[in-house]
Amino acid sequence: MQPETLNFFDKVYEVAKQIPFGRVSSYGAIANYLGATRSARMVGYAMNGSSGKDVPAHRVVNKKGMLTGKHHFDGTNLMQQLLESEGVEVIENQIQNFQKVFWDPAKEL
DNA sequence: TGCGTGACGAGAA
DNA sequence: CTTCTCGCCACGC
Repeated sequence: MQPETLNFFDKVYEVAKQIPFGRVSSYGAIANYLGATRSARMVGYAMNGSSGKDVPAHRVVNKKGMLTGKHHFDGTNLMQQLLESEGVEVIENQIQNFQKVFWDPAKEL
């Protein structure tokens, strides 16, 4: 009954929620900010539970800027649609100008 | 109860 | 240079 483990997840959600509009972040960047540089996988896993929360998981992609997690969304291109809707150019699951829209919590936050 | 998996990332061969 | 393995730890079966 002590969801301390959720603490990590909660932090991930908290950071993800702070991602500005039209910007994206990476799992590793968030993990690094949380001090879990090698637990980037856990960040992605946390996104699994982001369903039903205010966490814009569609703004979180891997370090390469690829929409690797789009398969976990409702539709097939929902994630890409959301990003493009925010002004983020996405082609073939690859974010264009990724470095430009990349938001690093360790630097910006 | 125990083992394998997985929205990643970085180092090693 | 390319390709692969390891680490991290919660969740599913």
